[in-house]
Amino acid sequence: MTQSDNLKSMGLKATGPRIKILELFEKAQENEDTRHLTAEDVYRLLLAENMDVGLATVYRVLTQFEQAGLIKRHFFESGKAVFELDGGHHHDHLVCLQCGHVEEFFDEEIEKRQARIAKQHGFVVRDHALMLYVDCQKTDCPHRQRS
Amino acid sequence: MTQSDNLKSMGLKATGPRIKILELFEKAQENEDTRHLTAEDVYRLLLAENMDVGLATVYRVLTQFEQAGLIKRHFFESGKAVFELDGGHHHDHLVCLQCGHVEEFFDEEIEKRQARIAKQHGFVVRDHALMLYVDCQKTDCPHRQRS
DNA sequence: GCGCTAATGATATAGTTTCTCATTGCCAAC
DNA sequence: GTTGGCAATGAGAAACTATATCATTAGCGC
Ligand SMILES: [Mn+2]
Ligand SMILES: [Mn+2]
Ligand SMILES: [Zn+2]
Ligand SMILES: [Zn+2]
Repeated sequence: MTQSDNLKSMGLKATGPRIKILELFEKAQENEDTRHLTAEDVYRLLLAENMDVGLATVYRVLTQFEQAGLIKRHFFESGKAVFELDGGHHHDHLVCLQCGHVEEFFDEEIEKRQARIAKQHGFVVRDHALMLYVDCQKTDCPHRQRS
Repeated sequence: MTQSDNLKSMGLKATGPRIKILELFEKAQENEDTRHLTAEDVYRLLLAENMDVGLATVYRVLTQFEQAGLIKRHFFESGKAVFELDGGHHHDHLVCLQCGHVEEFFDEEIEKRQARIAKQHGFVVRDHALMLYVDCQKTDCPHRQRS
């Protein structure tokens, strides 16, 4: 199953930009620190590999991938959307307000309670966003605590 | 305790725009359907009352009020920030993806679990955002379910 | 009231994302 | 393998939210 077939099975033409962007997310997924990419990140990574891709195409492809269920889009407080490969395992995020560092977590009980709350209000949850904003201690974070 | 004194006690000059915007939020708070306002909403409400206020001032005042703890800023998926009076009672939000209708909720257990999760990751929660996105059944919502 | 300084309105600018449109290129049919 | 149709693309303009600049105005302590 090549990347090209992957795209076609989702009803998307296997074009150069799409294949490259999908590969890029597959690679990014391997490292926890690079799983979450902005459109600008993707654009720069493409340019770095001498791909002549327009920024508009990056945005278009990201939206298509999102609609196809290939990636997820998150709105942290940074002002720009971040994307990550949708591995099928839902999770929420811890985000450092200073350096943008992201960690992931999942809590079954919180998920259950969310569904119950929506039900109590007469709704069904279509989507939800839970972000915990923290100050991290990464060595390159300007707000790292002294040890 | 007048609105003017209220502002001065927070170290803010009691200027026309600030008094008017604070009054506006106090009034909006009374109705659950108008508690959450965008900067544009505030701007239009001011113009409707023949106040000659600049949009830049609206943004400046909203940021100052947020820093003073008078109002809270939320980032729903609409693309624009929404503000509400900070009544001191923390709560999270149910948001209709179609019409923007907002309802509020609070769950002590979820709050506790958030703190525990952050602690497990070595952080302290500075802030958090929990939004449940739903399709509401308001009569004026284009996605209302038929009955 | 005076004067100092912060605050304001108008406008320009920034930053992210979407739209427009002429051109390119994927791919199904031959 | 060629071709033709139509979707996809790149470049740039535009939309949209929010912030920065700057000359003018207006609180407020005296
Ligand atoms: Mn993630
Ligand atoms: Mn609220
Ligand atoms: Zn950090
Ligand atoms: Zn609705």
